Amino acid sequence: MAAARATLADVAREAGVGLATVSRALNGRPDVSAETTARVREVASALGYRPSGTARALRRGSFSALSVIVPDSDWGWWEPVLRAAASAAGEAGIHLFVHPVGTVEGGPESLIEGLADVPTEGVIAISVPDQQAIRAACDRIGLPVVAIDDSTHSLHLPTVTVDNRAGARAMTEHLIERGHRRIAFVGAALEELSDSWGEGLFIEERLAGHREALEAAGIRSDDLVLAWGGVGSEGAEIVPPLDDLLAAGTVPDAIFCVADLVAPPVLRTLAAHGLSVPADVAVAGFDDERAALLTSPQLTTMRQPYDDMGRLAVDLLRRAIAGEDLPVRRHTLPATLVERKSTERS
Amino acid sequence: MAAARATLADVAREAGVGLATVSRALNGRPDVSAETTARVREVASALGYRPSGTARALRRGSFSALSVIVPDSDWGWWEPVLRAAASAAGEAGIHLFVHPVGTVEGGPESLIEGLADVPTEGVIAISVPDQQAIRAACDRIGLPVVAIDDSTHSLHLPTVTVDNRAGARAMTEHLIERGHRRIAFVGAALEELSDSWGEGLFIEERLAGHREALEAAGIRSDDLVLAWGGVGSEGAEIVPPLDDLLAAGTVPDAIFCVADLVAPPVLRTLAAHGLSVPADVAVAGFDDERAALLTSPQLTTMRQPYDDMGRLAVDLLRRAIAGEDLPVRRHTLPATLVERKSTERS
DNA sequence: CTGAAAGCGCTTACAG
DNA sequence: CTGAAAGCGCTTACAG
Repeated sequence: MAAARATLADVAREAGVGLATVSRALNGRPDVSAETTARVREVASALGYRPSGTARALRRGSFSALSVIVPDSDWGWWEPVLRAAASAAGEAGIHLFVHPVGTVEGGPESLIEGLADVPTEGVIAISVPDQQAIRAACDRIGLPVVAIDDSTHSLHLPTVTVDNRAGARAMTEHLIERGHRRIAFVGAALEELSDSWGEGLFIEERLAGHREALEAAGIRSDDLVLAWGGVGSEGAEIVPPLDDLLAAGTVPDAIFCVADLVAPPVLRTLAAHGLSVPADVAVAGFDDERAALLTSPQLTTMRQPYDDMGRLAVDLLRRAIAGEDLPVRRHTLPATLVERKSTERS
Repeated sequence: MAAARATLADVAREAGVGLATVSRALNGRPDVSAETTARVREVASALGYRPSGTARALRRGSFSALSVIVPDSDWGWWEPVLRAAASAAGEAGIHLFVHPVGTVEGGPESLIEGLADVPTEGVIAISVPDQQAIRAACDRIGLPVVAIDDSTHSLHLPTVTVDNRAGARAMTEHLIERGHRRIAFVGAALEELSDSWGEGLFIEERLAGHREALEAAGIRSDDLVLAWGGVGSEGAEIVPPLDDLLAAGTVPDAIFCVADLVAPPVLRTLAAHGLSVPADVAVAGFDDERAALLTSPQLTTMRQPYDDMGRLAVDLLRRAIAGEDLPVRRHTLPATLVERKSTERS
């Protein structure tokens, strides 16, 4: 089996021609005799020659790529972000490496250190908890980096984030406008958070926005903020605190799920109590990720501006690569309300 | 703004030392005086110097990468496959490019041609319809390629596929064992298929497996095969043909959805007729993708062996890169039954 | 039509 | 501790 990969030189020697001729023949240049081209091609294929993309890239100087570090969660909102980043990069002729955090032991830091030998020019870290570690690792190997993240409190990277507080406020205002007063909020148990939810900043922000809206409307319903650590566990059947609430005879007018993926267990819990959505209870979410489309009924939610987020991250990175010094701050993008059946008036 | 990126030579000139010294200093080698190291680093950062990953990769010869072409659909089963491929590649020290088809105009062919300048050694095409075009493009630039796909009839690439027929047969057998006789099959309208479902081979195969099981059990229920072209449209509210069937007073014992993502509209349709799952009707799917976890109730389904598929694709590709000639054939991997609430006996 | 040479940006023996 | 040189695998003016 191919001891060392055949190179241009091997082909040239074997074919009895010069390096340049081989290169030309293989690239289908017109200025090579048909005969020579044929012979070179034959030898090349006999030797199993494959051009080195690395050498080509260096020589032509036309190649550039960015690295995207994606979280380990099997599914989620990072996917449309990745796609948006790929589009934005693609338009600029930039390629994208994808590095799931879990594929390298030692976590994001060793992953990044491993990037020293990779022809990449920058890093987009999606939802990686420890920004400080990322920053340190990237500085060590001299790679610019931006984050797309809304769970980290302490910023060490330029960070692209959806405006969670304003978005949540807008959603609760929307529910209030529709006549709902007793609005429950599900999913605020920061203490029990699974790792993949990081420091949970977005949870605090969304809850804060929710409370702002209630307060502005003169509504008090702190008793309806349900802490639930199960958030994020795709497999969860129901939401125990909501189950308890309903069992105690309290039925809210509406339920605001801190994230779309909380809606399925919420809906199951409601169904178990014979409540139907939206007739008996309105339900809303946040993110507009796939979960919002798969539930029955489909979910009214605040949509994260995935395209803009991916695009902005790529832009920032390109500027950093061009030599600009990016300030460590949050770049906040607005969420938009998407209305679906789950809050429809009956 | 950084006219041309600074190179090692620039730093060396500016710092008044040799190339080698700069390289050593920047890489933190111990055999450079602290003073020199400091000065070099200062100059480097003043110049905004960033090492060229490409040059490094070429020089060290340690870098290798594969390209994964992913379909344009926003969500779906390709995601766990990508992740599995990344893991398998990662373990072998191979990096992964991800190229969403849609990011390049001209489709997969021009995408692949563009890979000539990219330091990649092979291509994994996930769910790309036209294998012949892929093959031609890859041959042109001398890149080995394998496919992960179960919708294409005419093979031109080594292809990794789940065993759709056996899997579907197993599912229907399972439903029969549970006492169901009138089993509907939803989603077989090949004519109306959206592009993203390619030639729909898997639909035929799954239907065939379903029929085999029925036949073996002596059950006739061709009237319950519901053609529905809406398959794949995430937004679909309900399934009209099922709606018609139920409206006509026919209630099947069980419904086998050709793919998990058909289940949400099926469940909505059932709910609209006041039927509950699994009490009145059992529902099952195929794929075990995210949709299976988000429905209420969660879905019994045949799980595609995502990990094995990703791993096998990477293996095959590595063998091709090593010079082996891969036969153009289907590598079929078994699906496994995953039981959840949607088929539970009440 | 063809070849020898320079060079893409690095790293690493090899000599000081 | 430091530098000049070779070389990673290609492509492309530059001369024949």
